[in-house]
This record gives sequence, C-alpha cells and structure tokens, in this order.
Amino acid sequence: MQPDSRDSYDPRSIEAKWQERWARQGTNEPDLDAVERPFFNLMMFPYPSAEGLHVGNLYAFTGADIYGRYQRLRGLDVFEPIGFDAFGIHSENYAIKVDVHPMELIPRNIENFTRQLRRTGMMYDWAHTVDTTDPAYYRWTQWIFLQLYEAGLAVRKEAPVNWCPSCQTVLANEQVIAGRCERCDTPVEQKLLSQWFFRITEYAQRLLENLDWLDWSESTKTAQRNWIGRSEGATIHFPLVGSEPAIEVFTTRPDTLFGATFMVLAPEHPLVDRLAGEAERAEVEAYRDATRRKDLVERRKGDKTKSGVFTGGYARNPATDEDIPVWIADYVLMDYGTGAIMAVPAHDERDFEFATEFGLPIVPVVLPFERTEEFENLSQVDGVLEGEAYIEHSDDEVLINSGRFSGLSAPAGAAGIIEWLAEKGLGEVSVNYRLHDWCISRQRYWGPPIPIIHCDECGAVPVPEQDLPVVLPYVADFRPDAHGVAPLARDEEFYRVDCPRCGRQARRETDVSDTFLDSAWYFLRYPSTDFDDRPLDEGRTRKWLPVDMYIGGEEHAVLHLLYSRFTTMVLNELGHLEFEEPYERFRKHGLLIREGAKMSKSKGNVVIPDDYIERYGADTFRAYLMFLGPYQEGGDFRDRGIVGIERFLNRMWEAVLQAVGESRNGVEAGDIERRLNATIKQVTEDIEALSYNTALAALMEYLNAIRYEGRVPSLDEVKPLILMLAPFTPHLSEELWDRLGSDLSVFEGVLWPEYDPQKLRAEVVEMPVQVNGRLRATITVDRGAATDTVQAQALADENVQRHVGDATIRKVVHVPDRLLNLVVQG
RNA sequence: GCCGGAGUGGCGGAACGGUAGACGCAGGGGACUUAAAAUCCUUGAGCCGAAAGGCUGUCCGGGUUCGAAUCCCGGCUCCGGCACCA
Repeated sequence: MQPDSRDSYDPRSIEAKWQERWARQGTNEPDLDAVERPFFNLMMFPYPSAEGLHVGNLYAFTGADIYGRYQRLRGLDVFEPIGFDAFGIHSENYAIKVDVHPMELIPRNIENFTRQLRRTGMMYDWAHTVDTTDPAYYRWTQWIFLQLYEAGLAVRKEAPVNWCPSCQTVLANEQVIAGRCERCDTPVEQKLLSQWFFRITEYAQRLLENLDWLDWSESTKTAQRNWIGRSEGATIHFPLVGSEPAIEVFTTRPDTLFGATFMVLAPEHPLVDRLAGEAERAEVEAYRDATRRKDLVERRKGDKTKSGVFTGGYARNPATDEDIPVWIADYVLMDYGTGAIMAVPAHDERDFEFATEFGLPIVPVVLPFERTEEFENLSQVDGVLEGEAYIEHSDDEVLINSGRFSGLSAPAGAAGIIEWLAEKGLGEVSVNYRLHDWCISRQRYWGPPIPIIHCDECGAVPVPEQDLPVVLPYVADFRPDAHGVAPLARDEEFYRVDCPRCGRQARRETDVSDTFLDSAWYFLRYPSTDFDDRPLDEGRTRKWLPVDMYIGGEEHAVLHLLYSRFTTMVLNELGHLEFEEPYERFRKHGLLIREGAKMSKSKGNVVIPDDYIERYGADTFRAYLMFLGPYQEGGDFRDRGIVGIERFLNRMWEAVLQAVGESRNGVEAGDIERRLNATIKQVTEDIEALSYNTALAALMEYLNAIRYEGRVPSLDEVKPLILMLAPFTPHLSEELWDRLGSDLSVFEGVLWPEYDPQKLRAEVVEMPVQVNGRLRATITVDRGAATDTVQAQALADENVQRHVGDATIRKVVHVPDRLLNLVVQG
C-alpha cells in the first residue's frame, strides 16, 4: 500500500502541533509537591550569547534530554529545568563591543534563546526557570555570600591576584589559561590587591576525598584531583642568620634536606625587604621591578636559563648547620606553597639550572641502591651526578652524605629527618594543595553587587538580610576603568549609604561577585523558584535534591563543578542542606567538532542549528546529533550524514502508517520476535550507558528487519519501536502513537518495553569453525549442542576436512553457541 | 615535561579475549520515470582466482593465548587538560 502523498512525514507541522500541546497541557511540568518518584535531570544552563543557541549547546542538551525522557518512559517523575547564566564578563564584554547596555542586551538574548530552545523539543519545565540577572534570583546569591561571610568563609585579604589588563579586573586562577585571560586571551599580570575570597582551601581535603565515592565520569574526577593538587611532604624552618624570623619552606623531598645548598624566595616574598643587604638592595629592587612588569605568560614559560639575584642574606640549613645564601628568582612563585624553597640542585632540575648558572654548590644526597657499591663511602659527592640533576624518586634509594641518616633508604631517611626536625621545633609533616582560595571580587559592572558596607567605625558590615537584594543600578557608563576601580564606584547614589550598625555615613562595596558564584547554586534554586521569601524551600529541596543525573561538558570539570561542590558543602554545614555533594551522578559529554576541526567563531565553521531544524525538523536534527559518534566522546558534524536519519524517520513513518492500514496484531514468532527482544535489551542498555549512536543503529536494524522484502509490520511490532525512539524523536513518536489510537501522550504512563530473556536466542545458531584459530567454515548447529555433536558436524564440512587432513586433533576449544576451534598438529 | 583520551574501509563509526568493519554516508550496478529528484533492489577492506577458496589486513615492533582491534611491554602520531607546583 502506498501511503497517501498528502500524509507524508512533515516534521514542521507535527512538531508545532506537539509543542503547542505539551505547553497547553503542562506535559513537562511535574507537580513538584505531589509526584512520587522524583528524578532531577540536570544539564548545564547556557550563557545566552547574542549569537544565539550554538549547535554545541544543542548537542549537550539533547543528550541530557534523551536521558531524562528515557527515565520518564520508565515511569519516573522527571524534573528537567533550564535557565540562563546571564551575568558575567563574557556578556559585558560583548555589550561593550556592540555598544548596547547589558540591561537591554541580555533580556533580548534570553528571549531569543527561549524561542530557539522551545523549538528543539526538550522536556523543559518552563514553569521553573532561573535567570541569574533577575534580582529575585541574585537576592539569594547575595544571601549565600552573607552565609559564607557569617561563617568566616568569605574574607577580605590582600593576596597576589591575577589581573587582566584588558578586561581590567581580577580573575580566579581557574580563569587563567596558560597565563592568559580565559575571555580575551590577554597575558595576565599579577597584582597584590585586597579582594574578597571564599576559603575553599579549607575544604580541599573533603573535596578530594569525596571524589572516591562520587559516581562521576572518571576523567572529570581525575581533572579535579589534579586541580586540587594534594602533595605530601614537610614544612621546614630555615632560621635567618642575624635576624629573627625563619624562612618557611614546603618540600615534597625532606629526604634531600642535606643537599639544600641555597634558598630561593619569590621576588614578592615579604621577607625580601628584611634580608636585602645594603650592597645588594639596588639590584634586588631592580629585579623585583622587572618581575612585576613581566606578565604570567612570560614568567611561566619555564626558561632553561634561570634569572635571579642574591639578597645578601643567609639562612641556616637546620641539618648541616651551614649558612646558605638566600636568593630571589622568578621561578619561585609566591602563590604556591610558602613562596620560598630550599634549593637542592643535585635533585631538582630547576635548582640545578639555577646553581649551574650562578656557580652555587651542588651536593648529591641520594643514590640508587644498586650504585652504592661504586663508591667508597656514603659521604661521597664527586661523580655521583652525571651532568644533570638526579630526580628519580623511588624506594630503592639510599641517602648519602647526610650525616647520621646516611645509609637509610629514602623513605626511612625522610621520616627520620622530619622526626628529628620536629624534636628541635624546626619542621613538621605537612600537606600542601595547589588549590587556591576562590577570589570572587570583580571590578566590573555586570554582576550582583557584593552585599557589604564599609564603615570607618565598624569596618566591613554585612547588608542586613531584609535589605536584600542590593539591586544593581542602571549605570549608563558601565565600562571598566583603567585603574581597577569598579564602575559602581562612580555612582554616588549607589555607594553612599548609612552604616546599618552605627548609622554613620558609610560606603557600599562596589565590586560585584564572580559569575561562577551565580552558577554555583542555580540547580538548588530550580525546585524552589515559586517561593519569593526563601532561597530553598525545605520540602521541595528534600524531595528533589541532590541532583540525580547531571550531564555536561568537561570544560567545567574544575571550575563550576568544584565551586558548586564547595558551595553545597558549606550550605550543608550551615544547616541549609541535608547533603554535602550536589550531584550523585555526573557524566561528561564529548566535544562536537566540524569536519575534523574545532568549531570556533574565528574559523567561521560554527553551525547554527536554526537552519537545520527549519529544514529537517528538530527530531531529525536531534537524532542526527546523537548518531554521529559516541556521546561521551563527541563527534564530527558533517552535513551529508543528516539524510541517513531523514530517510530512516521517513521509513519509520511509512511503516507505522502501513501497520495501521493493515491493523494486524501480534509479533511474528521466530526471527522477528527474537530480534525485537534483542533490540529492546540493547537499546535499554545503550541509553543507560549514553551510547546513543549504537542505540539508534539497533533501532534502524530492527526497522529494516520488520520490513524485509516489502513486508508490512504488525501493530505490535511497531509499537516498541515508536516508544524506544521517543527519547530521540519525541514529536514523531507522539504523532505516531496518537495515530495508533492512544488518548495519552507517549510520555504518560510507564511504557518503556521489557524484553523476555527466554526469547533472545534462536533454536539454531550459526557457529564459526576455526582450524588453528583461522576461520574455515560456518555451520548451523542446534542451540546448546554438545561439543561432540558440534565437532562431528564441523568435521563433516568439506573445507574443515581439507584443513584438518590427516593431522591429529590436539585440542578442541568449544565455546557453546559461539565458536569451535580445532587445534591440530601440523 | 606531567595527567587524561584516542589511532579500525573513501568518510562518521561498530565489535563481553571468540566470524573485524554492525548502523549510516559517499561510491558502483540495476528497477521505476519522457527526464530529474525521491524511492526500491543489489554491491561494497585489499590482493589472487571463473568459482570454490586462499593470502594479507585494526598506527609500528615484540609478548601472552587454541584464538588479540581488545590484555602486557616498548615506540610513534593525534586530540584534550595542566604546567618553573618545590
């Protein structure tokens, strides 16, 4: 039967029809209080750029939406919200570029994004959205700041911070990529400034430990572990010669203490002033100036030739009791460890280069065990090194030239040295983290004002909770200032305020907070958006959180995902949440590339989804995006491939209409029934594993099978296909389900098909027969046939016989129903 | 340099240690059509062969195994992240 030409698959009309119906009937808006099997399906909310929805956004969302729809078909009450991460430097820079005020620009972008998103067929609950620039939202962002402030976790301190001279603001460490600004690629400078910090380092150990039990993509966990960067070692005090404080250093190699022949401080180190001798002062100052002028790219590229100057001061090596010179050099960074090192040139590459450059002594103190025999005694120094630092570090090393510790293994030596230092009060075991406190101040306009008032009498005073939100005023000139003064500092009406504590005239904080604070808690807000008077409704929060499944890009592995874990931990500790980890499961998705290259605006190869959706329909485009590669690894977008999905869906349409026309029930026993069960099994397992490409392949195979040689499938043969396709092509499935005569939406009711394990396998199986591991024949045997039977049948095969010949069969490998391998002598 | 991940047809990609190349795209051949598009059938790693069949083949070199794309050792290349981290 030819389908009526007027009734061919027309995605445009079908999609419009179902989108309208879903919206009207509230299909995707679960009753957040009443439902019984809550499942919070989260995806990373987008930054609403002026360019509109990017195909990368759509790729991310579609993969997450499929998972949510699948859980819904399995009978869970899925809550799938979306929102807009609309504050931040990114938006602001764009506003500056096009010279439109962000307060005009951003609402327009959000409107545009909303329109685009509604067209993509996501299962969004539009009744619970979040917009970070809405005072009704950022009121609570400010509230969170105050919670941290009261808990002593938000502190103002002077610290070396990353300064972007182009964006004219400080950046968090995580926003500095290879020494450059994440946003504008300008080399970042370091400045010592007073800023607001969240003390995330206090939580470093817990953030690290919890990773052990979180069900997250392994690569994301690894990225976080590396970022937190825990190192175990010791803190050692080197007393200054002729001066009071000691220089503290952190080292992971306390076993090499006897080899520390000089020390190096970061040029910014506070002790430098005290140390610098009269003769050296001018040179030291010149070097510090030069360092200050270097940007991070220059400073961090790791030159082989080291620079530095001698301060004129000496410190005492507590192990050797020798006075060793103290230098400053820019290869020592103020923002790691204590900003000072003990230099062990024999066992550290950088120290070796430095010592070589400036003719400082190099004393080896560890040696691989097997080399000890080459040397006369354990005080040996000459000939141990071979022109470079010996930096191996294993348990098979012994200490040499280390006084009473000589002869001990490296681990025993390290332990002994630390114990000995501890007795003298000169050192202790310690742990150091690479993670820094989170700098949240931004000297910019487009963010939530930090809710603090500075009073000459009372100091920093938090804005009383009932005065929140501190509304971001409309400031016509919102551009940043060349001296790092925030735009709000130019708005007197904004900053002039009375101190809430003493009533005297005071001044508001004029910095705004980092965008990452906005996104550190947005998911917590979703279920509670209908409450104005509290950030998190207790009942809603208990019911819906923590998030059941979070799917997003790996680019946020260390930024957003770490900050939101930290925020959740703090809110848990303060009694606002009952859990300390926000996302029980996290899965990263891969990167979508374009014909082998990364998509980027500068390359001009960015795919705008609108045209494709217009031409092929959202369902086809969604399915294509999921078909082009393994979701967790990403894929290559090529226009050509879309037609494969288009044809498949057309065949699907035709098959269902034919089935409706013939109206036959039942599933044909035998091959078709077996394939149906196998398909259900595979598609179910594939979706669970986010292997969407193979799930679609399995569905295609099944459709091909039930339409073999023009066969018209039965209703019961196409029903499971419609259902299993529904997560990928929700509109099409709704339409076809409707045409089968159902009154309900595909997504209402528990409809995901089950398979019968009994029906997975056929009565006879095709079995490959190998001779000496090489395929020689394929025979048909009864399922579960015994080795003897199979072997006899195999030997009856002419080709097998030819290869076996007269040789003796030495071994028979029989994997029932899978394979037979005859090992013959020959 | 360090930490991840990956190298399979013309292309995107499939393969619990068990028939390598599922599914799809592009290509060849054919049907339908006045024609084209669409659709349908068919073919499809390379080499030899009329065929049956044989040989080679999953980045390279070794190894384990009855059997390796898959596991182990060594190397190369590409992608992503981090990087003077003491």
